[in-house]
Amino acid sequence: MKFSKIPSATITRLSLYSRALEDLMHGQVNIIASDKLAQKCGVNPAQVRKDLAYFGEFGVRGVGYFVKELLFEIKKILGLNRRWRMALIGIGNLGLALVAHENFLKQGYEFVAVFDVDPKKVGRRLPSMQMIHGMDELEAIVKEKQIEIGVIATPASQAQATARLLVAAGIKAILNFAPVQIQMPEGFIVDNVDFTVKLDNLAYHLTMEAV
Amino acid sequence: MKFSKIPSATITRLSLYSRALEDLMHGQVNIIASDKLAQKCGVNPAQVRKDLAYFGEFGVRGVGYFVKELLFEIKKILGLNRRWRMALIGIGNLGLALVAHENFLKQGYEFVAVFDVDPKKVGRRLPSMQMIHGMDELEAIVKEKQIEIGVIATPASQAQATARLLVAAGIKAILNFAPVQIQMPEGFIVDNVDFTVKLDNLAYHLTMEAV
DNA sequence: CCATTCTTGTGCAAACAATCACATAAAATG
DNA sequence: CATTTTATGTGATTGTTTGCACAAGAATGG
Ligand SMILES: NC(=O)c1ccc[n+]([C@@H]2O[C@H](COP(=O)([O-])OP(=O)(O)OC[C@H]3O[C@@H](n4cnc5c(N)ncnc54)[C@H](O)[C@@H]3O)[C@@H](O)[C@H]2O)c1
Ligand SMILES: NC(=O)c1ccc[n+]([C@@H]2O[C@H](COP(=O)([O-])OP(=O)(O)OC[C@H]3O[C@@H](n4cnc5c(N)ncnc54)[C@H](O)[C@@H]3O)[C@@H](O)[C@H]2O)c1
Repeated sequence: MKFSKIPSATITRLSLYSRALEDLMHGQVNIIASDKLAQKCGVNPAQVRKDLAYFGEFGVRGVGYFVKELLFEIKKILGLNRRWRMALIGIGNLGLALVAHENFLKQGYEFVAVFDVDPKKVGRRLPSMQMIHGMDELEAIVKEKQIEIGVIATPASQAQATARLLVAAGIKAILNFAPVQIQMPEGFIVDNVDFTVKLDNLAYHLTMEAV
Repeated sequence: MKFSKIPSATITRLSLYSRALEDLMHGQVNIIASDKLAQKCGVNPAQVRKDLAYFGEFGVRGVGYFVKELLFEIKKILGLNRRWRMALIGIGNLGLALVAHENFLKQGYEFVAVFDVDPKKVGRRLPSMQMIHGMDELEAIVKEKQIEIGVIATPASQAQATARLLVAAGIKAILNFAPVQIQMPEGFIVDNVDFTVKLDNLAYHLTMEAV
């Protein structure tokens, strides 16, 4: 491991590599060259090699990378060799889709608790039999279940307040689906999944092309 | 307008600015300085000014930017001064959340047709009364309704094949929710909304911190 | 109407990221 | 066992993005 700073884009790509390798392993492929892996992920082959080189020498010259071994290493780097416990805040349309999505669990991400403010929802159970908790239980449950990641799926207007509650409850990282930029204190991580920004990007490119 | 190349990160930020300005307009704010706008969006003030400068001089020195006017300009740049017609492919958990989401329409994005392969779904109507079409109708409906954007919410294994059908049907841009990298012919645009990559990013940072 | 204050627009340097090109090492070949 | 082939790892290079620092323009106030 080299102790230079790792480009953030590298981390994003490692995630893509891991996914591609998972796919290759399913397809009984044992060895892959940087060319092929790069093509599968839509990046430059040298990029693949350089990204990996930040963390060690995983390949064999003249041969390529052993799929299983490389996947193991990347998962270790990303911290995917363990289970991550998450809380979902706001069980509306999107929240329901998220907790129903079984791929997260396969990847090691588990929604261990679900919260909402709507009195019509609190106290009921999801189809999965999971209980919907009120926000007053947040801190206790986060502590009890050692939850580290909070997922915000509340309306945008409530997202910042929700983030504060999550921080107060002892959560370290937030994945935010609400279309607002959330301000966090030093040392906490937020990442946004932003549908509209992506659509705007498409709209811009379509508009440009037409000119 | 300067005919230098526009950084793609600039386009992403324009989307954030537009959202922040919308919010400010709601709050009856008429004028905003780059400092404040930057803070709201979590970027550097000089960045805001430079991003805008690619497209023109929208501010008044010593004063700031007129919120309404700047919002209008940014929307024009991004192509948000019109309606965009979209097709949704794959009406599962996520697809249902997407079509139910009324914010898209407010922003000018409309799902004008919904498709699936499941014979139990095709021919039925959504709660919104929208018909679920079979994939055999794709091309005809894309043409008839002049759909330009395709949204893929099928399982990952079906995403590439679906993308090909969309291209064949005459669609120009795709927003892909499936966790795979989609290969597209020259001149077509794909963008991915990638939940897992974001989670992996959080996992990595949490893992690093702990070291 | 000059001085002061404020905030934009931008040239330039620094930081960051992607790509090329080749030395290096392992395997295959004859 | 020398030679060729293959594909990694990485220094050098090129390209892109960000951020500083300040000149320039607009309003304000005495
Ligand atoms: N549904 C989509 O496809 C979609 C797409 C893009 C963005 N989003 C964003 O995701 C978020 C959720 O979307 P949705 O469609 O599920 O909305 P929704 O209205 O269906 O669900 C929101 C849920 O949050 C709960 N809630 C409200 N305030 C809360 C609070 N302070 N604390 C806890 N829970 C609270 C509500 O009771 C409700 O159950 C929104 O910010 C939306 O803009 C959704
Ligand atoms: N649900 C989530 O929160 C979530 C989160 C992250 C990623 N995703 C991704 O989004 C996609 C959809 O997820 P989901 O949870 O809605 O899955 P889902 O299984 O609930 O729905 C998929 C739908 O696609 C339809 N479909 C299958 N093959 C098709 C084809 N060839 N053409 C058209 N339709 C087809 C199915 O009939 C089904 O209705 C998946 O790729 C998933 O990995 C979902």
